[in-house]
Amino acid sequence: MKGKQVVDRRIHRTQQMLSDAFFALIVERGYDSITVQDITERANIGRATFYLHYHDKEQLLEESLLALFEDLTKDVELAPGFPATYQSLSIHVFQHIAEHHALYRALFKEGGPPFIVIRMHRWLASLIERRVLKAHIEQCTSNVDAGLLAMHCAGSLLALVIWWLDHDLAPAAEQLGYLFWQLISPGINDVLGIPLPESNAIPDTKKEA
Amino acid sequence: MKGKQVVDRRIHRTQQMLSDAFFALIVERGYDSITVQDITERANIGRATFYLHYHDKEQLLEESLLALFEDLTKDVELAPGFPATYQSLSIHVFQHIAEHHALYRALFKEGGPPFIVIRMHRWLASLIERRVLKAHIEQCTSNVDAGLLAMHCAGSLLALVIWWLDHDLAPAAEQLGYLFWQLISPGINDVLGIPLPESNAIPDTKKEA
Amino acid sequence: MKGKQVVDRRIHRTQQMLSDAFFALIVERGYDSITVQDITERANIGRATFYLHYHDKEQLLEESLLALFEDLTKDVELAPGFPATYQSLSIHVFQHIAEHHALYRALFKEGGPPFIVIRMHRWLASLIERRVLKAHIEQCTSNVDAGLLAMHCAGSLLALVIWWLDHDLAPAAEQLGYLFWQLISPGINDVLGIPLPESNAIPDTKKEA
Amino acid sequence: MKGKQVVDRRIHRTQQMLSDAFFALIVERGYDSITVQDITERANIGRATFYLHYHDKEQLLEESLLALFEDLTKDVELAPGFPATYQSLSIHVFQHIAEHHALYRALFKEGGPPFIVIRMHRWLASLIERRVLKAHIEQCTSNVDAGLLAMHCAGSLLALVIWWLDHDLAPAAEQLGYLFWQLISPGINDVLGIPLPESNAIPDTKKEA
DNA sequence: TCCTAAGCGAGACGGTACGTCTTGTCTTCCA
DNA sequence: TGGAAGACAAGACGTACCGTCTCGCTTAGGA
Repeated sequence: MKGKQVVDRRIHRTQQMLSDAFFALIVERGYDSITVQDITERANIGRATFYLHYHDKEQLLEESLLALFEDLTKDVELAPGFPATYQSLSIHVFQHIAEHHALYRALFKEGGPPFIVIRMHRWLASLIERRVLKAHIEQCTSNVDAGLLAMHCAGSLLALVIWWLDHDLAPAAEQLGYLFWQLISPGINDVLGIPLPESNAIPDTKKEA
Repeated sequence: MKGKQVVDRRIHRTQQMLSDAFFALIVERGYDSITVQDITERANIGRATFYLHYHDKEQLLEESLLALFEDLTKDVELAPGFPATYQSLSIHVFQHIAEHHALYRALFKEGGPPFIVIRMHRWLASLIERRVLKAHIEQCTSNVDAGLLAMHCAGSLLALVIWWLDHDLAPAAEQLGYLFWQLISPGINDVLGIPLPESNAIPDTKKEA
Repeated sequence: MKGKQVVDRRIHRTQQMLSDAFFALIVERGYDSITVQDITERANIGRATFYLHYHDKEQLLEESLLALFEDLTKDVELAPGFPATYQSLSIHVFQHIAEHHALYRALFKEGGPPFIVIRMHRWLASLIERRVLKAHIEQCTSNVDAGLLAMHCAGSLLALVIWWLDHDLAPAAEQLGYLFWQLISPGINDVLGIPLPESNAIPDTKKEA
Repeated sequence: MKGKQVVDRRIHRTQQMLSDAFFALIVERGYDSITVQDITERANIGRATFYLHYHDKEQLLEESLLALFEDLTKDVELAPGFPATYQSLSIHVFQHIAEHHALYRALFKEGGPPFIVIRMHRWLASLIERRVLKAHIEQCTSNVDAGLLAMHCAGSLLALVIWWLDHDLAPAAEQLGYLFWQLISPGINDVLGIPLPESNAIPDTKKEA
């Protein structure tokens, strides 16, 4: 019983070292020039051992990113208030991005992994749909596809993220969150036929967040 | 003088065959499993000849895509009316996507080229900024970054494109264009402080387009 | 400790298979039309593995020939009697050539490796100098360069070898050895000022060898 | 008629430039690293033109060497005295080598053309057989193969040449020629059963040459 | 205390694609 | 018509990674 745990700890430690080494290398040199050899050398791990845990570097990235995304998901889901507002959700996203800005910058830049943008896009869309849109849509009788609206929001949000990373995270997360709300919510409400429900909200960042 | 032209024609033919073969293969098998060998075999071209023209398959893709994008750019710039409306511009985009839907589906799917989404995003943003936003912004005294707004629009537009490709191009391009205008323009106008200039437009596709 | 040995055995086996395959191909098709691919296919070895062991086919040949030459060196050095006579040494050489006549014929023919003749020439010269000439020269006060005499002997010996291979190894090795001694020793003795020391030897192969 | 001559002259000029460029490059960089491209660039000739005249660089070498050898053949055949002595013939050879020592050094060194040594060997053997040996053999009733003796002489002569090139052409050609006679003729005469015919010749270089 | 199972390092190996190099052929034009 | 220019097919080269494999070593429980 305990032996199992020790082994698990050992395995976990190995995987952690691989993951850390990989992220460090991505920040330093970009994703696609990195080889499995590079990762294992950096992590002080035998190359064969890498293949005991992952099929290829893409899988390692995928699993490492999953953990990262789940951090954010938890943030969002544990935050008070449901449904969340565009503002509050996006601020969580911006803060998460800011925390890992070096990594995300490297991932979004040329030579990043092929699937990262679309993957993140879909994942944000699903988060927005679950935490914000579903509640709004239930309130009205629109027949617009919820997934489509979610993609629209996620597309916009991701666009802001990319722009933000390009501009040294210049406006504060809260301001950008407010802007996101300004840009997104009127259109959505229009489409859903909601008579300015959120528009009444005074553009006061604190209150919203 | 004439000899030069003949040679150029020959070169152009070779490049065209490579480009065509590449696109065909991308549609059939997805981008990343394709080797230079595959391309040249399909194009009936010697592998070494490939390297006379391109450094690697990424460069071939890049140049081929550029030509594709420029088709669209021309469509948009030759269309009557300046500044363009969100609706008319997006309809051109949707029509362009529809024309090459098999290709774009393959490019956006997992295993597509690493840079495609971001590249297209930036390129759409630049198109929107030049053809639509610039005129609006000059009319008002807002200090919001034009590039940011362009990224927002492009992000949304790309999101709709991806959703559309996933849903068999279900609503007509005109309808999606109208939806795009509905989703985007209120927020932008809000931010720019424009008092519903476009909102007055009756949601009649024909009139807009 | 033992692991190392196992690995070494594995490596040695791989190299042996490459060497064998190479010699077989040389005999069949001549040296210069053989590609690394051909060798590894014949040896059932991955092409990349070839490059783990050798830089190119020339190096493989070099190392394989070295082993061959060392067989002969051992024959000569373990034979009784020092200094050796021209006759006994050359008979060893002829016997060695006869054993591998197919290989040597292929190597000396057009399309053989560029360096083979000169390499073998120098190597024979060194063998002759060490095993035969040195002793003679020490006995007299000549100031003729030993290396020059060695080259002369080796040149003649190699000439006989080439002639012999061209004539289906017709006279027996012993007879050719006797002829070599007849042709070489009077001149050398003349030059060294040795008063017919060997000339007295009755041309009886047994006694000489 | 005259037009033909002009064209021929032009062709000859092209071939001469190729040949000269090739020899120059061989001296500079060794035979085997030279490409057809290199030769034509040095000769200011189009690469395609090379192939109008020669199939490959080996053929160019062969034809160029043939011309060189024929110079020597003429020297030997026009010299007074027949049959030639070992000494006089070898001195011609040494002088010819000395004239072109840079070229021969490059040809005999590693990376030289594969066939050069054997080719030269056979060619020298044939020269010796025709100019020296044939006459001797006719005088006696020996049944030793003339070709074998010729190979022996040529092998020795070539050996001296190689040694000489390695030693900066140190002893004069005349001395080396005398040494060659000393080394070769006693053995040959022994084998042919000739009772010291040439041995009477006073080792006086001038008289011999 | 030894045993044994599992994680791991080391590295040989087969395989695939790469981008480069050189060859020999061809076509078009120029002098 | 000989030569220059240069696109092209063909194919070997040596390199880089990949993913698999076998072999011992270590180590920490369980016998």
